[in-house]
Amino acid sequence: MQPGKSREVAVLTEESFGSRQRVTMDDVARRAGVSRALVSIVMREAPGASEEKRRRVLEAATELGYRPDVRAQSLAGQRSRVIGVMFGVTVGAFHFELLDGLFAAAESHGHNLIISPLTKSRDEDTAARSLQGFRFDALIMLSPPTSHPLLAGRIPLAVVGWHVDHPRVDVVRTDDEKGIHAAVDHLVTLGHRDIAHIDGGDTVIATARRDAYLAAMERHGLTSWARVVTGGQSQVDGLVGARRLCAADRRPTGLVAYNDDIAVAAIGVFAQHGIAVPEGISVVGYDDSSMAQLSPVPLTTVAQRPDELGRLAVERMVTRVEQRRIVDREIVLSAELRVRASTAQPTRTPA
Amino acid sequence: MQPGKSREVAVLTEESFGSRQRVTMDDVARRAGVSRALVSIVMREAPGASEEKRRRVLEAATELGYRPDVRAQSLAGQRSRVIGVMFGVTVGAFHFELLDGLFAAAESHGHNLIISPLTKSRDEDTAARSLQGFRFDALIMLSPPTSHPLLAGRIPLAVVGWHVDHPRVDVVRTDDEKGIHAAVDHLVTLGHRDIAHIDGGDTVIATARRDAYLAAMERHGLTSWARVVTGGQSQVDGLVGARRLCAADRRPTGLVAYNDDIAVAAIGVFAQHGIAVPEGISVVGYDDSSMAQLSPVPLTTVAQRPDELGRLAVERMVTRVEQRRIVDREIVLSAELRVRASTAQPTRTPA
DNA sequence: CGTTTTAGTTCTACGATACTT
DNA sequence: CAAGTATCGTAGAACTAAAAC
Repeated sequence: MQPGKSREVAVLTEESFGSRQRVTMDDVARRAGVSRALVSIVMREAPGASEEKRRRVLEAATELGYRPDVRAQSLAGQRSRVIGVMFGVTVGAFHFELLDGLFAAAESHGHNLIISPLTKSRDEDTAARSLQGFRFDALIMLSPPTSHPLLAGRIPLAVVGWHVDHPRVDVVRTDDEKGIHAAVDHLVTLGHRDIAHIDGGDTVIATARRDAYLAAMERHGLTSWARVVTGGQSQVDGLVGARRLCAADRRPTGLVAYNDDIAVAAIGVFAQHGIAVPEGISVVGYDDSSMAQLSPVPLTTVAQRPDELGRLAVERMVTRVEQRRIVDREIVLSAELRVRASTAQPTRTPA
Repeated sequence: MQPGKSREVAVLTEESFGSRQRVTMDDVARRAGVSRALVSIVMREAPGASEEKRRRVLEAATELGYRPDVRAQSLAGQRSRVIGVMFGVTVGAFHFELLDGLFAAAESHGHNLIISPLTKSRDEDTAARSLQGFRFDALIMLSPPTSHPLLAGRIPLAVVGWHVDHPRVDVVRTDDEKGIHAAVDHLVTLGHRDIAHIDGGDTVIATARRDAYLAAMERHGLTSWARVVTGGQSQVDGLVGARRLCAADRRPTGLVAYNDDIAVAAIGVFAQHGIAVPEGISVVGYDDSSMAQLSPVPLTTVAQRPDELGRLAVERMVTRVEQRRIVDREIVLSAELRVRASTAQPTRTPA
């Protein structure tokens, strides 16, 4: 090699955006007065470097503004250190917090996340193919919930937020059943019997929550009161659903919504029909997203922990890639009911 | 080289997810009976290959399920072919469609997008540092709108959706001024005078739209009727803003909202106050997102073209990276008013 | 016949990891 | 620990061989 020459070229062609660009391990090694290999060891936090040299290397790296080249790392290592992330249109505050958790965890494990969005014009297959260019060694799917992910069994794969029945798919999710049960229990304890549910449509998650609602009602012997109205993911769906509830001859005294967006929209519709919340009707949301706290009537809701979900998903995948044992394929986080102002005792007695 | 050995190792360690994994240029070259370099030439669509060999190479590539390794491409090339994308919490249907456009364009230009989200715990600096590992050669920022992007002038940079006053920042945006003017003009033409605006808060985009609203009102000699209510990005902000409007002694007959989310939320609030749309009040949204068409009252709104915005942003950056000339630093797409059912002639005469 | 064009190959560089000595 | 070297999978420059004019 001719380091001198390579330096020259770099200086001439690079515009750079730190102090200098194109700082390589060589530069750091030379500056710290050690070998390249030792720099590698230090940067990877691998064992085999004395405290003093470690310090000197890190110092040199900082001074030069050195950041390891992830492309080279990825190419040279046995693992690519790349985790693909597919995520779809179901974008809300909740999914965004999930992304945040994923990135934080990935970075702390020295892995890189490559996002591959799923849109109308970009299906699972296209998204997978594009990720393949990075030779990713694991995949995390956020949405939309599919019961049979395309790459299931072909590569370490984790889905976040719903249940998948595949022996080689890892699952990290919130206990939606307990979450919905807690919501129903809360309303029943307050004295409600006529409790309706605006669902989330036909997705796997929506189905799970709907089933949980029906089961909870049955457990309380309220099957005859159970009522499901078709909703969806977003506020507009909530508007439609709530409107249908208002039009019914029997108006419920309690509502469990698929998510916070639906709940907030429903509150608006109720108000427009002269029904106050929680006096006229109690409403429970789901997710404890930013929506819940910003809602005009602070929302009683079921909290998920997006940061935890993200962290666990990444850690699972890292574990899989490193071929270490995983005890349980499915991690289920508990859901926690957060009681705020949108629920109260019923004032009317249902017919 | 010992290709035989390298094959063996690959077969043993790879789980693979197509038919085979770890297919390299070597494999394709061997199969097509040509040199590796020729495969490179064909894959890059570079000149210097006969039609026949080109066909044979592509055939071999298809049969083997070969995809070039973007890490190696990135590392070996003079350019990294990586474009960083920062995007923040302002996530709505609109921004998602933007992402779609960006990916489509990037892929068709043989570039790779690396997403670096901006969240509470992840600022511009952190996001930039993480991208730096990829040696990205251009950056596209979607949000949140900043007037002084951190990396301005240090690397080819494009912002999408708002104006930035920096000689080395490319801008691709919709003509918000004309868009808002069209909205106001539309209402004025219908006979409205008392037209209010629920704004988007303090972001650069929100300020631009607010100013445009005020200017439009002035142009029609309606300055005394102008009224701005503080809103924000999401539906909850719309709820608050609309409520404030209803509480005012003088109720407007027309409303121009910062975006579709605000508009839809406002319609809900109006209904709850017994005000029908468009009979009691006309409402215009912004973005023509999926929200606009799903709204219970189909929304009159100003359409942006997210796919175009995305495509142009990518193409600018590719052009910059290739050091080719760019004529105008700022591209402004026209905004188009889509008239639907949420606007009509005023039925009341304002006091 | 000499010179450019086109097609194809050979070889090194890219920036790290990982192994050997 | 240090030093050296092979390797990862590609780009791309330098080079060769043959055809084209």
